[in-house]
Amino acid sequence: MAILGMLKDSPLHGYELRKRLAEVLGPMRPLSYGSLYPALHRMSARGWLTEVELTPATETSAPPLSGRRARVLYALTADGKQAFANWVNEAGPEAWDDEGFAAHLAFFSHTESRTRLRILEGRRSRLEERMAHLRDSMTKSASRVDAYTLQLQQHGLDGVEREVRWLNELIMQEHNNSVTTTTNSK
Amino acid sequence: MAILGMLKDSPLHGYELRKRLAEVLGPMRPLSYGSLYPALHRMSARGWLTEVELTPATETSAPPLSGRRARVLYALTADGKQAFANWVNEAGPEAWDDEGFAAHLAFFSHTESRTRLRILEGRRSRLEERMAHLRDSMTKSASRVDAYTLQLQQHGLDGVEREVRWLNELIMQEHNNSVTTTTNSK
DNA sequence: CCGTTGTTATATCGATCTGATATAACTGTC
DNA sequence: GACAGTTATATCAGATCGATATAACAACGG
Repeated sequence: MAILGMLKDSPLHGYELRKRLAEVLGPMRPLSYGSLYPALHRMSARGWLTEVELTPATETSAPPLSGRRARVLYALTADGKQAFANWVNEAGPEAWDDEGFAAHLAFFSHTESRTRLRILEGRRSRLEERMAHLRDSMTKSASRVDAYTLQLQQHGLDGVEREVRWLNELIMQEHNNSVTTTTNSK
Repeated sequence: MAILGMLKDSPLHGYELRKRLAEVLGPMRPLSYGSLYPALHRMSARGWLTEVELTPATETSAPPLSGRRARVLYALTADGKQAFANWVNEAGPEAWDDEGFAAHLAFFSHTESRTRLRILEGRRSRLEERMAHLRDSMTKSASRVDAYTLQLQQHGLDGVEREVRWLNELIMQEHNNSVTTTTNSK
């Protein structure tokens, strides 16, 4: 879905697409080529993308023009745009977990404010469950575990707490946005 | 390798092993059963583990005794112990990345102090590379990116910085340990 | 007593992902 | 003009995930 989002504004070829995806998805590790290219072909087969092969000869365009071989440009079809739009706004429970949340957040500007809030709050409650679970398993394993493991566990827990604080900030910002929007639209 | 480490002290069955592994590996997500059981069988085939099937009738032992079916106890062989000992102290570059580092840290008490320092410092320099790369890609993508994406990128970077600070603490602790040890052994 | 739900426990499968490797064309450097 | 580096796509074996199946027992209410 993030691939579709990247292609929304302008067609790209796989190599460039991967670089931008890695930039945008921040903490996540970039997806491998062995994953990217099959995914592109799958989505072409489903009719979400078109593939246009460009030989160096036929190229007249602007994009990076140094040291390269034949490329394949991928562009969104109408169906592809629809699939992306659905994903962006339907935002089920997959949007609460690590990958799904990062992907949704990266395309938040294409989303309505109430959807944004739903995702942020869902993510937060998911993390609160995780915190409870971590604390529980820390007390349970406390007797069995050495100082190093304890520090690893504590570091993990601190990380989750930190993300919750960050989410709280984002949620506050989002509330301010919708308030001013509502006020303005009066 | 973490599986071998969990079995070092006492034999376990798969289900219990997974729970303890999840406790000990803190931030990492627990490995799935579809991954765990094949891995156990693979290691048995390699001669690192022995499998002993226990039917409810033959059981007289201490472990959890309520509501359960036949289990398979896995125990380390001499080869398995050797494989674990090698992994623990050889600690190549796999020990600098996310999974490898967490796994090594979970069994730090089985390691010599100089190996611990090597791993901690290797991890830190790996993260410093990551930080440099993240900052670079943030400045490069700054023009193309909206406020939400920027916050995601910044949050990711903050997380890495936080882990570096944590590593610095661990490294300091480790230095203190080796100093006092050296002093005592005089 | 019986059905339902929950926990303990192992197994397997399809779809997918990773990491490595191969290929290819071009650029810049020594 | 050899060599390393970058841009670009493709493919494969091996491993992983998520879902599903199976099974035995516990605990609870009706």
